[in-house]
Amino acid sequence: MEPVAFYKQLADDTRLSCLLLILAEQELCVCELTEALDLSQPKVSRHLAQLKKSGLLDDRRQGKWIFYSISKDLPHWAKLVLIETGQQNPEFIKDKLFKLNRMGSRPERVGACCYKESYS
Amino acid sequence: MEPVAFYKQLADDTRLSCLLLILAEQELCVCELTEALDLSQPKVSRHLAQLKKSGLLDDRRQGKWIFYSISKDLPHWAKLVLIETGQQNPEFIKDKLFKLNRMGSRPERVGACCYKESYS
DNA sequence: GTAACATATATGAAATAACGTATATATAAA
DNA sequence: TTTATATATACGTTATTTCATATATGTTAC
Repeated sequence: MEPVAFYKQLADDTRLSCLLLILAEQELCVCELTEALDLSQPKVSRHLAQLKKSGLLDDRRQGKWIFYSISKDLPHWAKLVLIETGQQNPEFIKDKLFKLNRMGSRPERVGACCYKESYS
Repeated sequence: MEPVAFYKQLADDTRLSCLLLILAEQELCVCELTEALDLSQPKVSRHLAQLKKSGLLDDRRQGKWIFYSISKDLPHWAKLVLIETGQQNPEFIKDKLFKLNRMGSRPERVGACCYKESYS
């Protein structure tokens, strides 16, 4: 992970918000981020695709939903930067977290094993 | 210091190089950075001006030279990010540091008090 | 004073990034 | 198999960033 490429990804309001929300919540789907950030679905999807392509995010499908999480391959220093940024700037995602938690009908998280079981 | 504004400043090769070199050397003047990065003087000056305006760098004049250093007002979390980036990516500035140290006739650093004295 | 050096800024062109909108794909429910 | 929901992508436009070049400012040496 080249430092400049990494910071280019953090240098956008939508992308940094997605990253810090996902960091706080372990994983989030597109519709949750769309609601929390109050942005259009294509806009959120486009930025998530970019973050995934750049190696900052992983994704997994669960039924209709795709959940994004911080990439397990992200270098330690980069993860530290994200954590430090989130901890020292709580106000940056405060209202977005509030909107997220206020949201009704969030998709249930199901572990990979259990999910397969209940739909086979 | 807004996180996104901060990361915008790190999201450019010239600027991140300047920041990490200055971090490693305490302070550097434009001609030293121009030599270390092998870039045109106006290009380096422009980026340094941007970093100063954004609050990441301080400057002080000493005779013909202007020395830039990491801003004393930079939030702690932001300074930590810079330090972590530099420590974990030594190869990013390795060759630039080499060019800098190979450089002949670097301007002498003089403390503010002594400088005034010797030219009054 | 003038010349030489270090740095800053202005300008317009070129490259890059972000956007809204429309549409495509994939899954699940009926 | 049709419908609804969630997500992804394509396209053309607009906004932002970066750049090279030329020029201006400020300092020192002569």
